[in-house]
Amino acid sequence: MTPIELYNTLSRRKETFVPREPGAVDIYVCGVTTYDQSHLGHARPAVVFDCLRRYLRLKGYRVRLVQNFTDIDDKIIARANAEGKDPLELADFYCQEYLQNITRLGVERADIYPRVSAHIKEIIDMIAGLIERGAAYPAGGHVFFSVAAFPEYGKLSNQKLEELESQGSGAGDEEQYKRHPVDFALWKAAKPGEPAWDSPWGKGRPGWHIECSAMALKYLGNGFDIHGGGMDLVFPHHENEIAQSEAYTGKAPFARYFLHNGLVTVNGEKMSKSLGNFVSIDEALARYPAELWRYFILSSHYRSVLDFEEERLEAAHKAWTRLNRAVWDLEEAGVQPDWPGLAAVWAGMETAQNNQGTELESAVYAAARRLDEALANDFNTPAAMAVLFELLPAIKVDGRPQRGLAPALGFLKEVLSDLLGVLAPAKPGGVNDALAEGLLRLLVELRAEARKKKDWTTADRIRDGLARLGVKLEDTPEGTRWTIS
RNA sequence: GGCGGCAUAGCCAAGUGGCUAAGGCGGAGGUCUGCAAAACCUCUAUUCCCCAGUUCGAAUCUGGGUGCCGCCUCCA
Repeated sequence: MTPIELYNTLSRRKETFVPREPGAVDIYVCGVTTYDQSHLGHARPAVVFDCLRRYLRLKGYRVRLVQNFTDIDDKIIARANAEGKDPLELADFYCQEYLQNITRLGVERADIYPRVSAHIKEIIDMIAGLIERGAAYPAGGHVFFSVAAFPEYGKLSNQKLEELESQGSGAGDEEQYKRHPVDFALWKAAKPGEPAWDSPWGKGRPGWHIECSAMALKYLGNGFDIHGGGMDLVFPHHENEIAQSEAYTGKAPFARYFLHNGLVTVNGEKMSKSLGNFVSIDEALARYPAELWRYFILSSHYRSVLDFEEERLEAAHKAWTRLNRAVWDLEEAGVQPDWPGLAAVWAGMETAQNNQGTELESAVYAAARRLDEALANDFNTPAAMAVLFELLPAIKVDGRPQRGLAPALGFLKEVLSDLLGVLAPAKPGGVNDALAEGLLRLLVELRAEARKKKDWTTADRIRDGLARLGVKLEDTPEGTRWTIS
């Protein structure tokens, strides 16, 4: 079994992955602030960490995944006020929307989806603890984290306090209460018309960063394994989480590995709600199946920028169809999958099979191992995809039974479906209406007769006519098959 | 200004010092075919943004430069 290496933002290099506890991986991924529709920029980390989680499980780890919802925030309040709605109801609406969308994207549910609004007590306790330890101070109804109390501040984003200081965020009515310009709010004093909770410092609500620290510590404890999120969260969000958490527990590290996915861009510009250039998951799924979007996302390395571009999507669609077709062809030929499973192969329990099999069989086992090598190398999904494409030429269904086809089908199905989640649910071509199917069959039969009589005009007329209706006919030696787009 | 990342074929994209620089899309040719489609086969970067350096050996390491992107205000 190939040991896993992951790029850790903390050290800015790849490290061999050693979990806190052997055989178990605890992951906290920063979720969304729920004030608007979720878009492809949110789909990326959801899909990437979903897939990473599946991979880790196949490697034999028990994986626990926690992903938060930030359902209290300035933007939510602003949006709710603008629409005359209750902030928490608005947030709940978009929580549901997000969950539905990522479920449609084939993302398995996290073990826990904690919400800020349900963890006010934990947050208040943590803030109180930070004040006790001298790492935070109340002022003007707010509570601020004191960066002066945390000498390691800046270690994640590699920033010097003096540099940050010279920048100064400037605006905001809280600034006047800060002792240091880089200090940030743990608790914000309530303004009229805002959701507020009682606290030792008066009515108010949590600041932006504290919730993740409080909830991660509650559910995963200090020193958990992987903390994930988008590249744009490195600073200040994750930097501040580290500061709060480590100042609170007195122990480092808060999380052992920080993994950050690259951003999604549109024409080279970051996709974001504020720029208004986003493609919502809803729109995306209306155009292409979820499995294709997963393929598109996983065909770039998770840390690189992923540019959303029409041409690339079409290229991905063709490549993706080829992978799926390999499975359909095998199934159509009546091949029954026979495969011990990736977990067994990777664990080295199937070595005996490697040598006694046919050429194709050993190619499949070799591909399985190369797939592991690719993914173990900082979760290199594009390299993993290449392994699959390299195997395709070896898989030929030519009518004659071939011994390696059964493991090939089993391998492909497990990788495409269980690991990557990119296997199209069903071969296109299904007609959901008995009448339509009957008519289609009749036309194909009529065309076959015309072709027999070399009446190409009629044959082409049927084919062209169906093409206009979105039904593609393909003549193969085994007969005509149709696919509906 | 500070911090971080990226630059590899027409496009996308792997490449963690050393066999002929993965793979996908596109393109060219071919097999098959009434034609088409699909599938399959073959070909498609003497060279990795530029300049120095380290090394027997560099796309890969170091320094400098150029260009693009992100963060430093809310962001996945």
